[in-house]
Amino acid sequence: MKALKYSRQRECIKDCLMRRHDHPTADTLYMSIREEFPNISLGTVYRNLNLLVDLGEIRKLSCGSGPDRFDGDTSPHYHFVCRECGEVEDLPMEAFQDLNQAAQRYCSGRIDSHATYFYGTCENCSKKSAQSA
Amino acid sequence: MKALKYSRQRECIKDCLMRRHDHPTADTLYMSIREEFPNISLGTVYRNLNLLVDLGEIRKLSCGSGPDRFDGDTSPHYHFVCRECGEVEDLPMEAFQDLNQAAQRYCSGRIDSHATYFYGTCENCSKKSAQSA
DNA sequence: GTCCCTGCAAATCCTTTGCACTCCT
DNA sequence: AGGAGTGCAAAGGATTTGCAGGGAC
Repeated sequence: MKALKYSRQRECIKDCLMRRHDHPTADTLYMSIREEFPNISLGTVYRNLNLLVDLGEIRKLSCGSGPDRFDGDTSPHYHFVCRECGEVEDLPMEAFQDLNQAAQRYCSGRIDSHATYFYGTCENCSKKSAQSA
Repeated sequence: MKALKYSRQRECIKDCLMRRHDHPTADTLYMSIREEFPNISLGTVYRNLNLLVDLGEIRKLSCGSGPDRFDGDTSPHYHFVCRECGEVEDLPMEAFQDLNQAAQRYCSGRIDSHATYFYGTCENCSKKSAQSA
């Protein structure tokens, strides 16, 4: 494995992500980081996001359609995903601690984590479809 | 909405998927279907898979890395995803029926489904890394 | 000085789409 | 006949990668 060196860009990417409570895509984050680093490249954003995911400092959410999203909150929690607009929200709901445990026995204890996504239509989108109907 | 017409290709795609108990990607399925329809195109495979998903006859699994996978089993069940090779297996474990219910109250009953993925290293991959170590 | 990290651009991978033609009803 | 489905190839979107130069240690 290689030595990790400090980089202002990585620091900024992490800070930005921690500060937000939405679940931005790499591109959204890129836009926002360009305010501080106008020359940063999307490739650098991806590289650092993947690095931070590997270090366990952030989480990547692959919730179906659209690009992956990133989450600065690594504590166990659930997400609600809107089928229409793709937005992702945290559910303020206790995660089932038992679930990993319960699943372990079905695959010889090889599980290290799990992710649960709830799907539906968000408030905004259900308003919109009510209007157009 | 448009009228749905029969197509031999769609029939074959569905049959193929139902017959398998792995969770093939569109491309894997395409390879396998070409034995029966040598001229079928990948676009047709994608079009029909998406159609079948919309009809609720099959499920699409987006489990993180690599291309989406498809599942002919629409009953509620959990999946184990190998971080190294990306393979997906069913967990022969009862799904928590309560989970949707429990989550509903946190987003005004807008949830229509949920998906849970367990992550770890599969048997094959853990053997391999043991060998190379 | 060394090696990691960056910006840039090209490449890659997966998936969707436009079009002319074919097949189902 | 009419419209939905197909094959083909090109387009599209998201992400990764090779490379030459810049920055951390």
